[in-house]
Parts: sequence; C-alpha cells; structure tokens
Amino acid sequence: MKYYLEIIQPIIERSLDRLGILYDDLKFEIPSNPDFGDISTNIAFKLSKKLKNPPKLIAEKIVDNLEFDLGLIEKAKIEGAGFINFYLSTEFYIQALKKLLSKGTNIGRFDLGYGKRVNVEYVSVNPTGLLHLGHGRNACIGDTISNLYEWLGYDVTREYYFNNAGNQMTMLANSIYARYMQLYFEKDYPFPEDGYHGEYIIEIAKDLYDHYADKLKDNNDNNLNLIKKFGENWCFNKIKKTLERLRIRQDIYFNEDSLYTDGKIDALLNEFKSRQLSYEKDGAIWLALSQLGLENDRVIVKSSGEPTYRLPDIAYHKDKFERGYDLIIDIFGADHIATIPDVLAAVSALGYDISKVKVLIHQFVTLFEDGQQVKMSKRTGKSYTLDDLLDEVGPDVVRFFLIMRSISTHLEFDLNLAREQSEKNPIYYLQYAHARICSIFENAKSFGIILDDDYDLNLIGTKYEINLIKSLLGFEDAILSATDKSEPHILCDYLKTIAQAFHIFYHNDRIISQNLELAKARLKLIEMTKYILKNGLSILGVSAPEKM
RNA sequence: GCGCCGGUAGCUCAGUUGGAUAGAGCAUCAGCCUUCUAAGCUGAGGGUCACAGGUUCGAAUCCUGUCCGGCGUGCCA
Repeated sequence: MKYYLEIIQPIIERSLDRLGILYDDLKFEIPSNPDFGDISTNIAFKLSKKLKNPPKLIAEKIVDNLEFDLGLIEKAKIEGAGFINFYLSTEFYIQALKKLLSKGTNIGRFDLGYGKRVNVEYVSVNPTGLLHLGHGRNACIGDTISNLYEWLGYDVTREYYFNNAGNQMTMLANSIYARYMQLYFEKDYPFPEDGYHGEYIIEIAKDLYDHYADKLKDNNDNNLNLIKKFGENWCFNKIKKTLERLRIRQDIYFNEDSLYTDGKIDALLNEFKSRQLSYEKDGAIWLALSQLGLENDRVIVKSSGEPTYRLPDIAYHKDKFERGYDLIIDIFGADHIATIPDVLAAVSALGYDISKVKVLIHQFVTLFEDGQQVKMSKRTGKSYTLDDLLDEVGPDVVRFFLIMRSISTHLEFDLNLAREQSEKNPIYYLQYAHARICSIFENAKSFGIILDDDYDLNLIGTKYEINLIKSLLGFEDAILSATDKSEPHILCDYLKTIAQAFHIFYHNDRIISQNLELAKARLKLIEMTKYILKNGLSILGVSAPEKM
C-alpha cells in the first residue's frame, strides 16, 4: 500500500487543500475488482454530509483540481456513486519493482522494533503427558508470532512456562506406579481413579523398570518422588523432541516452582496484604477482585495452605514486567480464558501497565479422518498425538495447516487432506511455486544467462507481469497486518495469492527465450518473487524446497 | 443464567476501523502437456452471508433481539 500512497495521497491532499476542504479520514483501498482501477478513495462520500453536496459533485471538484505526473498515473476517474479511481501506468509498477529489488533478500524485514523487547509465552504444557494437536496449534501460533516480531526488528524472547508440582504431578507418579506394578508384579493392582490413562504411561513404566527393575516396588514417598521426577523428565524430553521436530526452540523454560524458591510468591502475598487487596475468610486468603471492577473475589491461598493457580500466574506476570519487556504476549487455548481478567486486574492494581500485555486466545482443533472425528484427549487413553501427525505428514504440512486459519475460529484438521501429497494439499501450491522458480534459474544458468546488474526492467509490461508485481507489493502489508492483528493466517493467504500470480504469469509468459534482454528482466521479476516466497514461508516455519 | 469464540457455496474457510457485481481451495462438470516442473493453467455451475428488526447515500461487516455449535464460569490447572 505504501508504494501507492506515497504517490497518490499527496495528490489528493493537494487538491483538497486547494479547494479549501477540511478532511480527517482520507483513506485508500485497492479495489477488489480491477475494473475499478488500481487504487481508490471514498473521500467524496465522507465529505458529502459535511459539505451538503452529493458525493459525485464533490468527487468532480476534487478530480478537476488534481495535478499529477502522467508518467506514473494514467488517469483518475469517477465511478459508481462517487468513488475516485486511479489507474496507474506500467511505469509506476516498474518503479515499484525497483524499490523492492533494492531490498533484495531482506524484503520483509523492518526496523520498527528499535530494540524493543518482546516476550512471547507459548506451549507451556505441564510435563504430565504428550503434546496433541491443540498444543501444536498453540506452538505454531506462538512461534509464528515470535518470527513476525523478529522480522519487524524486535528483540524476541520465546518462553515456556511450566509447573512440575502439585496434584497433577502426584497423579502422574501414581499412574506410572500403578502401571509399573501391573506390568511386573501385580496384574490387578488398582489404577487410580483420576489417573492418566494414556498409553504413554505404560511406556514410561517400562522405561522405569529398565532403569530400576524392582527397586521401586515399595509404595513409599521416596520411591514415588523418584517416579515423579522420572515421569517429568520423560514427558519433558518427549515434548521438547516434538517441538524440535516442529522447528521450535524456546529460549527460557520458566519453572513455576522458582517463584516459590525465590520468595516471589511470599513477596506478592505481602504486597497484596499491604495494599489491602487481600483478606482472610474461612481459613483461606482471598483476592479482592471485586474492588478492582470484577464480579467475584477469588481464593489465592486455600485453607489447606496451598496456593491456587491464580497466585503464581499473577506472580509470573509480575516477574515478566520486572524483567523489563516492552510487550508481553501470552498464547492461550480457549480453555484458559477464565483466568485472564483476574491476572490482568491484579497486575494492573500492582501498578503495571497492562496495555503492554497482549493475550491471544485460540480456539480448539478437531481432527477429522474419513469424515469422522478422531479423539485426542490424554485422559481417555487412546489418542492421536502431535508426534503421530508429524510421523505421517512432516513438519511443513503440520505447521501450515495449524496456522492457515484465523486463531479465533475452530480449526478442523483434515487428516486425509494433510496426507495428500498432491495438488489438493494447499502447502504444495506455495512450495511448488518456489521450486519452479529455482528450476528456472537452473535452466538460465545452463543457457549461459548471467544475472548481473545489466538488465532493463522497462521490458516488463504484460498484464501477467504487472499482476505479479501488484501481488509482490503486498508482502510488507501482509507482514505488518498479520503482526498488528496477531493473525498469522493473513500471511498464508497472502502467499497463496502471490504463488497464484506467479503460476499464471509462468503459464502465459515465457521467461527464458531467445530474447535475452527480456529473459533477464523477467528473471529479476521472479527473483523477487522467490525471495518473498522464501521469506514468507520462513516466517511460517515452513521450508522452501528448491526441487519437488 | 452469565462471559468469550463461532454460524458466509455441497465441504473447509477468507472477507468485519461500513463501500462498487460477497471470494479462495476442495468436490462436480468441460478444456490445455513436441517449448522454462501438469503438485500447473483456463472455463462452467453452485449463495435468503443463521433468523428478525434497526442505524444510512451504502450493511456479511455497526446496534438490538432470537436460534444453533464450541469453550469457560471451583478453596482444579
């Protein structure tokens, strides 16, 4: 858009100034229908009420006062009830392509972060099980958001928050112990009622036996603690391996327990108390959220003396603020939504600027196979894990599928489509465009065409070439918009349009031909296309193969 | 009950700071390989944008109400 705006906006503004018209919401858009020109403004509609004139009349006045360079703009025309549509010349697009080319392989990189620090927290699965598709969605969204901020020039910290204490870990230990007993000593040993039924527990029990044989047979605290630690490590190793396969590596693994050992929980409790934000009732400590505009007060320390999850959540966010981040992004699944207002209200009451916190909630993933829903729960036993999926379709397909829908929509994962190694699978459309371009460069080399600084872009001008340039010009907007709206799928959609523009151009205009000068100009065009595809895919964490 | 997210083509989904004839992929039907990768290209059919009101030059988009689906609403995390 900026390539258009830097040309068009001043022209309209000058005309309005000359007419003495005051305006405040001058906006432009690229019409979806190319018959309505290359760029358009609805300013005449906006001014209609204020000036008490029909839009068409205002548009006519504005157009009469336009002064522009006929080299870049062919014409300005009033269409519809008062849209002002600009039709741009080939020259405009060649100039714009030159600007893109000057950025080279850095296309899509920005300098907007000025070293500002962003913390993105994602995955954050407790080490009690394996990752399933919902976690995968969280992971891919978090990683892509992190990539986007990195490309904008921010200093990004990728963080994983976990809790390796409490009931759930005890239950993990008990579950493993029960399987261990059942497998090797006592077939009918009772399995805990709320235990983890997943098949992986059996695997852990087997590994446990390999390490300790019958040494852990006695049901005592010592042994169960050992089993707990063993189970935690086992799960964490698996989780990290799965993430690695997804090309995800996080910088900080933040253990909730450290908040206790570092005294941060106690300090927070004292702070609440001294600010009179907490009180005791029924033997528990309550946080007075109703004083902060929320509906209900909540317990932060149970009468048993144990904290509820809210307390460490608040302490954790406070800690992130104290580490000095300019932006704190949390990626949560829809099931976490309830705690967010509490945490934000509490942190805000402690004096932190919660406009620095961005909470992204993504909806769930359902897995479909042959039109049937596949269960993924770790409680019910049989489950389809993220690892299973990676085994079947590989990281590119997984990452793309989990990112290609808006985060606020329910994601239906079609296993049959993902398995499809054909044109039906949308990811191949993008990768194929990239591979095709690489192959053309190989051919150019064998034809002895050397791509140096001696080329003439003025040879470009077919409608397919222009159309491709138009899509190329949208790359930076797509990145900015995806980041701004926290919607990585915008980038997926964009890359599809650019791959399409390329495929159509490829089909209609031959690149390598007898006309060497033309070939060189076209190679420059597809070189830019290649950089954009590659950079775009790289932000999505998807590979850009040179051959397919 | 209340809160959040969603309801758009047969299916999966874009499009919501209000714009012109509501788009894509898949599926269906019909075409294009002696020339740079056919994992590609071209064309056709397919819609009461859940429903009902309202706001205005103009509504899939904003407001109100209703219906349907998911998630949440703990001294669980």
